[in-house]
Amino acid sequence: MPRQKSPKNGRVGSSARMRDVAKRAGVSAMTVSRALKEPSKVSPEMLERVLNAVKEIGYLPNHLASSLSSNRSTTIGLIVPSIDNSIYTQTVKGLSDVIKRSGFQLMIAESGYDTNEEEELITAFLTHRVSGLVLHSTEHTPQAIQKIKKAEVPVVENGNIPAQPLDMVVSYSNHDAAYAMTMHLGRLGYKNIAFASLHSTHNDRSRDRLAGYHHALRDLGLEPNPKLIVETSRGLAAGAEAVTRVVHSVPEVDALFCAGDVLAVGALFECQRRGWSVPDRIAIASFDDVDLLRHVSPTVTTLRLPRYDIGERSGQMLLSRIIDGAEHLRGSVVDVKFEVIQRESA
Amino acid sequence: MPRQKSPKNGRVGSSARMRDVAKRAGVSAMTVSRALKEPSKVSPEMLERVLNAVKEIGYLPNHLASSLSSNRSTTIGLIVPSIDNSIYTQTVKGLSDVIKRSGFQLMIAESGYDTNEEEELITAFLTHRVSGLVLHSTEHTPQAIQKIKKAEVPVVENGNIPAQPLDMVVSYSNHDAAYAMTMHLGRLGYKNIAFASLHSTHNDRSRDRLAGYHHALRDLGLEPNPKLIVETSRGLAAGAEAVTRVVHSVPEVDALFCAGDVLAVGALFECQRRGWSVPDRIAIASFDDVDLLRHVSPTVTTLRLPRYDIGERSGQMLLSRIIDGAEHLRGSVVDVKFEVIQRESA
DNA sequence: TTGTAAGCGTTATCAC
DNA sequence: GTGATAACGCTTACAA
Repeated sequence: MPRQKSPKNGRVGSSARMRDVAKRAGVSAMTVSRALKEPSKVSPEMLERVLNAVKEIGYLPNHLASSLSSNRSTTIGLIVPSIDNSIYTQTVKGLSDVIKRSGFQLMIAESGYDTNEEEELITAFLTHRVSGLVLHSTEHTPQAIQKIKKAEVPVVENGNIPAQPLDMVVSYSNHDAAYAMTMHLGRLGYKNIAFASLHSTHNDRSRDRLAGYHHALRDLGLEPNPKLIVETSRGLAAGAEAVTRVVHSVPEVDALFCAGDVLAVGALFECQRRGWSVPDRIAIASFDDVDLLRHVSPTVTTLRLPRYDIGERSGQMLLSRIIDGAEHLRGSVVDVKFEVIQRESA
Repeated sequence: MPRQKSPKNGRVGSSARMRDVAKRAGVSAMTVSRALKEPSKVSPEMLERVLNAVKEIGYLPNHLASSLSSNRSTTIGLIVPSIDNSIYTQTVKGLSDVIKRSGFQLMIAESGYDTNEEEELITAFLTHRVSGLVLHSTEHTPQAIQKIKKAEVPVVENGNIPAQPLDMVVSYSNHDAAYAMTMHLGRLGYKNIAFASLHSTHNDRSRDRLAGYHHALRDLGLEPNPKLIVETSRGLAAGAEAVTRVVHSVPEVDALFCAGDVLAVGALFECQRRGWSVPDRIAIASFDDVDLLRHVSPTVTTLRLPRYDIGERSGQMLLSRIIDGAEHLRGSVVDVKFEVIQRESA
């Protein structure tokens, strides 16, 4: 006779089970289950008896058992490259707001911009039987792709518009955004437009931004100059350094497009230290509409990307697939809009 | 005869089970379980056969079933007041880094600074049978406290040092931090020290900061002046507004301690717009060492709080309790150190 | 509308 | 060292 002999002893947390509620209410466990999940399928007096028993006992349903039995879970896995990057938090919040309304829980992990790490996390999430995945990255190991296909879990990618989507996509196009800003600078008359990006992230998002920049230069009839492209690390200091380096190698530079993080603010501060007028000596443009850019002087021209909306929309599409079985959404790509916000710096 | 008649049909994701692996390897399911969880308890040749079968089939263990059966889970629930607040992301990362090493997953939710919302989230996490909880808030509804006690789940609170801890605590003291900074300003000779805080968060953290400020004024022999206390909303604009308001009501103000978010930077910008010299006309101090404060001019004096360490330490203590059953940690309070970082603004 | 029994995929227990 | 079996707490399927 395996397991505990005495069913009341040794139970962790002394948590009551459905059958305890059932006994207390003088009904079957099945009626308790129905009362809690489909109250309409139970007579009013039954419902009340059950709910009273639940309260008296302090019963908390066991989601593990419920998910196992029903073969459906209420958790969604989210993998971001970095947890402590303000860029992602808006998207996380959008996603969180949507799924919590449907009683879903978010599992979050960070991949550190590493596809192998991402694969491990995907595997871990699948063993937890998440009912959906949200991936910021659009590059994955073959094994990761295979596992996702096999698990038949709906997925949303939302950091870029990939050439070969895994499933659903909700994102802006990094290429198009960088293209738009570069064109903006070109139309303003800038001729030597530098481009700063983060060397820490050699992924398709960075590459697409660079491609968009080059594409715009071509359309503007400007000659690309490798010396105008600088790769830096993250943060304000890196932005300052980008200015220093590009001005050193190409003194005639007249605009700097910072395609990452808070680089633009760092660049602006450096110009201020040098006593340079922005945009007269050099124009500055940024890639994300963080609050700070509106409050520095001069205010900084940037791209507004609907990061919250991306999270919200991702959640909605995922839930439609999971709850409503909206198979028509399979493979759909939502290319969200973005705006160039012109301010004083360019 | 309930359930599916044909066990192979209708299975979501066509996911293989342990018994499929067992059949393939020509062993029992129990041996597969042992091979995966306690490889040392299985003969080498068995182990290899099992691992091969796992690979061939592409088997992914089912954590729901495992947790249900073993009555232990590998998820930890984290509740922060706000997901899109950079203050918390460092702590989240510290926690995430630690628990991922032990194969635990993080469930994250946001309470919106609302204890009732927090109670709902705690309940949800408990139904998911998380094996530990990390709460930023130190104020909870009586029901939330009762549920946690009943569930016997280890908890770490880490936003403040509460008078009555729920269980473990890893935090700095908001009172002591605000006291230290106010004393710092007082020792520098400032006599009319204003205090700005966020009106959106009427919680013990805000109250303790204010108490620390008052305590320091008393020790400095300075007369408290209600007009020197301003409550504002969040963000740079709010910081600017704080300056405007306090200067209007108390023109002789000579220092402003911004005890929240990026208020100090907003305040600094406002001073710059007014052409005021900081700290000569007015000194400015902040509450958190965000990167920006080191890069503005003048650089801003602030408090360095070990936010990453708090997350890391919280995770370690939680895991010790969960994995090693370290009961001696129950109720332990870790009052982490902080520093006043003196810079140019005060 | 309510109840009964089997089963979800794993692990604890005991027997070999 | 390995296997058979019951059990984890719940829901599906069907019967009453």
